[in-house]
Amino acid sequence: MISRLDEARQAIRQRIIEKLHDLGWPTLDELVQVEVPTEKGRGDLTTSFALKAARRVKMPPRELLGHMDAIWSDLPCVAGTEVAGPGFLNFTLSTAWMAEVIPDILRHPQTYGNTAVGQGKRVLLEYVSANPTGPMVIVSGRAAAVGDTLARVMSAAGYQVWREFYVNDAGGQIARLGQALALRLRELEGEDVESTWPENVYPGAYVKELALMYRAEHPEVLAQSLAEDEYPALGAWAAERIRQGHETTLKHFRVTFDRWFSERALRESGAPEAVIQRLKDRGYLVEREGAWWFTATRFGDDKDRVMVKSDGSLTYFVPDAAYHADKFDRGFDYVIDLLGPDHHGYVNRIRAVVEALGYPSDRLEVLIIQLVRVMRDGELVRMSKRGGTFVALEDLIEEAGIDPARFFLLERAPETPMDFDLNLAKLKGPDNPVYYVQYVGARIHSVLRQWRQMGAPAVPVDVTLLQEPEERQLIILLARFPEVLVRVAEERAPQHLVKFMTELAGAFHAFYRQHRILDQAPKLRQARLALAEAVLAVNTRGLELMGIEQPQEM
RNA sequence: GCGCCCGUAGCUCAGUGGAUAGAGCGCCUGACUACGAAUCAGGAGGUCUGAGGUUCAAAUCCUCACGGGCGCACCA
Repeated sequence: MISRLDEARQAIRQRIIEKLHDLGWPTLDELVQVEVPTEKGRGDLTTSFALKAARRVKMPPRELLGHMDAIWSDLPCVAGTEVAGPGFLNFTLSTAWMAEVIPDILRHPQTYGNTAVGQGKRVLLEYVSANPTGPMVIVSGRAAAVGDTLARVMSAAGYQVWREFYVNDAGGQIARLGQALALRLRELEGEDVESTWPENVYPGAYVKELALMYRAEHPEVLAQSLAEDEYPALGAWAAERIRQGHETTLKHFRVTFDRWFSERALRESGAPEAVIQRLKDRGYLVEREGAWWFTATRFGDDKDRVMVKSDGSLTYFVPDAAYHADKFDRGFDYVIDLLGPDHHGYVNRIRAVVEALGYPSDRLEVLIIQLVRVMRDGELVRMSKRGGTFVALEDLIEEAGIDPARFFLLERAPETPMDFDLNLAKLKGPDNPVYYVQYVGARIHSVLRQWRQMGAPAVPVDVTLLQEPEERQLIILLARFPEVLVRVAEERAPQHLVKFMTELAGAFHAFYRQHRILDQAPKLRQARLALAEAVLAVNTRGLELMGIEQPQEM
């Protein structure tokens, strides 16, 4: 049982199944699904089991439904039924019965919506994992918002969530970062480096800032004497500074991690070599053209992958494999990777190596976070890391604000490319959907303030007085909240929460425009106050799960 | 060329094999002597890219075509 709505659903389903058994059809149970209809005006719950079962029972759907007529009379949650269309059965739930959700919420406002569907399963969520070679771009922000909200919602759904950021602080790119730093240090000593800037070395302006920091820290180092073999160490120094910047930016964005997993530490532990040995032992590593290849094609990948290059060094893929081995060795039930759009060729490879190492690859889930294009004044804002001109996550947060940025980045299905409309996000006005949702809380807080000033005595709450259509709509939505969270958690789909919050806000604004709360007879006033407080609780909780603030005044 | 993702209203996008395909923005018409108008009520706007197929039922599943994005190194 995950909610009051679910209780009604289960009761109805059980009743239908019992009746089918009575009629002599004991094998149709799985066809009986009671669902929330996709559109309004089709009842509060609906089932199409008669359509699904028609063929097997050799009876037209509506005739089958005729047998279901009298079986609802003693179910307190059902107020009415209706047969519609070719054979749908729609249920109207008892408003008074559903309204009990209000005291349920008010008893535990901070935890309403929590469920145990995750059964305490341990989940490792890896997200962002931006390279520490430059500022984070927007797609990292999307991964941050999605990963963080998934972590929050999955925790609410009863999973034990561990959040991790994998830091690629080793390898060739770090050496190149070190080279860039060395060049900028030489520039500080008066050398012209621009005209001879090498290919593949980050020219970004942020390296100049790093050079200034480095010189302040190490005034004794003479840049001209820096040799090539010192680039990795320089790069590591720079990478750690950049990583700290990422951490600061993400924290500001309300995104935190339980662990920053260092690739360098992983390499130093010898884990990559251990993976090589394990694959050799299992016979999945073959020597060809002087290199060692992982036979990924045996596990469904397009081609085999080099792991040990002919010069004896390891490809980047080996530490990644070792990292995943480490994840599985830590005993997680689910290993979820949120990867950037440039990684989809990589998914089969990592899945292959996980399987080759003998881990249950069905516990590995890879979610590709798709590209974000930023639009300003209807024009595409170009991002180019190479040229050093791009929209950094920091700039986006600065320009749009944390709340709108998170809201917009969560609004779309993560695996589809999206456009981020900067103009809309920046709007401080009525057209901005973030404020639409936040305004709900501000209005209710305002009513509650005035209620306290009235000093009117509280009377016992009787939620059965809430019979207006707008009140009913709110009650049904409040009852749906726990299931929304379950769906977000299980489908790894935060956009459903955003949609729900927008719907709840719409229902509240409609109610608020139509009906008054405070100038009512004491009993109705008390009931509406309870309703408003319940809406506030769910609104606040939902926003919190999205990492968005609920201002008391706007 | 191969692989992955996508194609739904003017724009940006939801959509769980079900009923008359939804929302926001934009456009049009109305509503404060009012607990907050950052709001509400209503309207116009669709061959769900196309063609086949599976199904009682397809935007949804399958095949093909077309269009778009991204990826396809002994780089990371």
